[in-house]
Amino acid sequence: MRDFKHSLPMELMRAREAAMARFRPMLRDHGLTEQQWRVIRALVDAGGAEVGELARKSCLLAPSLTRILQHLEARSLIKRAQNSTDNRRAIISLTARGRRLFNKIGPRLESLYRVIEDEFGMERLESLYTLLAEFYETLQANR
Amino acid sequence: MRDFKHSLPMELMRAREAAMARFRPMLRDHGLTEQQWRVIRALVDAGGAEVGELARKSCLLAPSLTRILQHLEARSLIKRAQNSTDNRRAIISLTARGRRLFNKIGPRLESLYRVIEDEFGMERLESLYTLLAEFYETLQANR
DNA sequence: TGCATTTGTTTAACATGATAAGTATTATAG
DNA sequence: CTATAATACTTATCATGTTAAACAAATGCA
Repeated sequence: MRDFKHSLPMELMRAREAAMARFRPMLRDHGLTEQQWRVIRALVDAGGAEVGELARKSCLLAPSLTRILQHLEARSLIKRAQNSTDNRRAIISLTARGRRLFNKIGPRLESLYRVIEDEFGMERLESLYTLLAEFYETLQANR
Repeated sequence: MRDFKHSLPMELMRAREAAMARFRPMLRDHGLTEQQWRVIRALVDAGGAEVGELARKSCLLAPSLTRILQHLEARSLIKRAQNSTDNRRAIISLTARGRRLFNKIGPRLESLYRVIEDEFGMERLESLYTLLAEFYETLQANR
């Protein structure tokens, strides 16, 4: 049988964890989990989105996102608006406070990211991105 | 700012999730989570290990592993033995039942894995492994 | 129009992730 | 020896992951 260490999901997880270990402390200093940050970042990117759309953009399952939105709303970082044509859909967007938090944290995380780029090298990083995207597409295509 | 979609931790997670989606249903059919499977697999690989060693091999945090071992022990898939020279250390190993379960599931997961190899191609898969290992080493080295 | 079906989101239940704190045992300095 | 620190694990707490089920609003169709 294939060596236990040679397990792709494990290797993907280890690589991800090594990267997140660089980012998590700063997020934690601001009282955010990495998932909460993904939601905030997706909202900046989209500028207001429905819950389902937000779930796809931030790679979160709907039940997780529901809880996260409750937390973020309790902290006044996001707000909800109703879609007048479809009362099932809520439109989520950042509050001014949410945007301020993003503007404070975003640049710091970017600089941590650039450190990784320097350490690993842009070329190899781009190769990794490409392979990961291809891998994802391949597995999605054949479902 | 860098495009939101171009986030390495996200891409690593998406790739991993695409792969796990192939494996999880079968594990679930046997009442195992992916983490429980990782523990079983690490135990087959090591043939008995201390909790800390097991945590490293299966990429689990100690508190998670503690709970997982409680579950696996309740199902009689693992057993504990005492290290006579150090009573803090418990030696974990599979029961006969645990080994039978592994022998039943392991080959099926292997064949699912070979499907992925065929779809994505061995060469690209090896490139991906190499890049992931290098990425991990780079980030660990500069902590 | 009336009703089964589909869609968007939330709840529920159980398992794990992440951090901090606790417990017992062993190692170590004085 | 003995108080202290270090080690190996476990508990505790809160947040998320995963699946199934509930729920309300919208849609499709007889």
